[in-house]
Amino acid sequence: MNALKQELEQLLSEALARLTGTLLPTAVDAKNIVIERTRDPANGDFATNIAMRLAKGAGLKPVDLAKAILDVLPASPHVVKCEVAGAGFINFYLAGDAQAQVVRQVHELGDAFGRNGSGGNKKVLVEFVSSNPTGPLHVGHGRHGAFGMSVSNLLVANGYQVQREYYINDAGRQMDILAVSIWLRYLEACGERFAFPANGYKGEYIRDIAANLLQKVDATYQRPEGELFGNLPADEPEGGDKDEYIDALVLRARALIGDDAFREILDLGLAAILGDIEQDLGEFGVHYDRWYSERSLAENGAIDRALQRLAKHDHVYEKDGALWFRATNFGDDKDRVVVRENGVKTYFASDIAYHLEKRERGFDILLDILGSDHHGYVARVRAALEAMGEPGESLEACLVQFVTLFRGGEKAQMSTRSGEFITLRELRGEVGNDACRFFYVMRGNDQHLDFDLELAKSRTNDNPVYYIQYAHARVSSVLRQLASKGHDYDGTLGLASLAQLTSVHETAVLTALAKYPEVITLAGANRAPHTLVHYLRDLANSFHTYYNAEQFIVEDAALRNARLALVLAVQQVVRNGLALLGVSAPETM
RNA sequence: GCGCCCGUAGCUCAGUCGGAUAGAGCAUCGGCCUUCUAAGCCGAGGGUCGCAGGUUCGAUUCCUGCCGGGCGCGCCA
Repeated sequence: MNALKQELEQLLSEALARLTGTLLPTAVDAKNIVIERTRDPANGDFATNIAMRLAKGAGLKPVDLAKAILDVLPASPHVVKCEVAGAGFINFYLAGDAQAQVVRQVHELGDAFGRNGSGGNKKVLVEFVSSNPTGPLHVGHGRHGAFGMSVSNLLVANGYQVQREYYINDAGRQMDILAVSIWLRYLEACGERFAFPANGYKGEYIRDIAANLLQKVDATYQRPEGELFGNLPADEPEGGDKDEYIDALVLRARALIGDDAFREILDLGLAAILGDIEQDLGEFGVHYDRWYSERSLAENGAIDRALQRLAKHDHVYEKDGALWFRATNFGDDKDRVVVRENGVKTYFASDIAYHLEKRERGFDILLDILGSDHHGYVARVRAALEAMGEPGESLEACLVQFVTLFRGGEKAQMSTRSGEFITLRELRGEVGNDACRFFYVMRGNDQHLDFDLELAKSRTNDNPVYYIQYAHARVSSVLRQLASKGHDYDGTLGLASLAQLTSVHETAVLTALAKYPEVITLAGANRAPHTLVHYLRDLANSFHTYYNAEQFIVEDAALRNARLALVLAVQQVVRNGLALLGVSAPETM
């Protein structure tokens, strides 16, 4: 919170207290006492609409009430003028040197400027990406990674205790299909020839894993294709059902090579793909505190415990041989199966157990970053939490909309090289990590994202990443020039001379700097990194404008150092903001 | 059919608790480099905030109903 804003709210509430019992019938609720920044500097620096809010209850015209409030408003050295304007606004004009104090604050706090305790030290578990480990990450996952990481950083900056987690879907049918896909490619590498199943994983990376398997076990797991395909249902190209076919193939594979060998292949594939995902995200600056295995939930009995907890309160029932959770009692559309007729627990059962386990670890907020196509999950997981006696509000979801890649004006979802979906790695290679991280969080998460590859790559003035980074580099450049002109930056003199920063451009920069802590609070509270992106653009704009309008390195030592103190503060704030977004702040460009 | 999200300038999008003349970028047009990086700055044009009601001092913002777009509604994950 801005200190000046706080002071104004204090002054205002004192004035209102003085009127209580005379003009105002009752004491004014503190939450109605709001000071806002003005949009137009012509209306002062801050304003309040309090008179308009209270006029009706007081039986007065807003303008008259505003005047009455002004009459009893305590004086402050930081306020040079207050006036009634418009329909009854009260506008405050700040003293210049009061505004300049933000520069001192930035220099004192450095990297910590903007950090605050608004999160109240609450424990948050941010779960994001959690892509099925059946293949490399594509561009949609990249948005989740960038968004989840930036939100986590913002929460930390706002005084939350944050843990980041990747939930590994390493159990269930998809894993079996992965294993069988690898095995089939391995058989091909052994020289067998057959049609690859329609529902198998067909990516090139499966062949790479199969090649590793071959190198490791030689032909140990080779079986003739006659044994393999005899007596199976038809695959889709032959008019059959691809799901039935692949499930039968999984059973056949297990029968032929044994469960242990099948598991070995599965684990080999899982490790390879997960390793690739971890490396990819790591290079992208996306790091986790924990990689949480779905399989471990079954193995350590967490799923059974969760189901028992539901059963204990009579929130499950049997129907058609399956076990159902009575989700409709907790606001969901329909009841949900947790144990199938065949005795296998559903993915949803794991999900319940996982979220319960998060609560048991003491997290106040379970923040799930989900694809917008998963929005249906929120209600049912929340229902399950409530059924288990946990607060439903503890589960919070950010739904991230899809990414569409464009190259110029054309959609470009497919890689021209591989013919498959463009991977995150390809995208990073083409446009660079900085532009990727920036573009991914440039829009609100509930907005579809059009990602223009040409724009992200362009090194011209229409690329917003460079625009902000350039502001940072320019300050470094000014310091280099300063040295080459035989000057040193004198911080003590600069901070003592801040009162000289009175031009319109300097005032605009000061105002922008003062907003930063408010932006961090807001962006954190709303889980909205794009708010910070827009702010940094504005800050950079005010700086570039100032740069073009005035010379910083002037003869007058006091003025020179005051200006340098100001632009160094800009550099610090740009660096702080970009760090939260995971974007580098270069010294030169 | 039901549920969630979106609809704001030619395009892509901001817009906080309802507030003053609705803002950026791109694109278009016109200016600014012998002075700290022109990856920059300044200016101009461009709007029925999807439509229609309601709530009130005041609605892009809140409520209702439509229209248009995306997604989801499985004993898949």
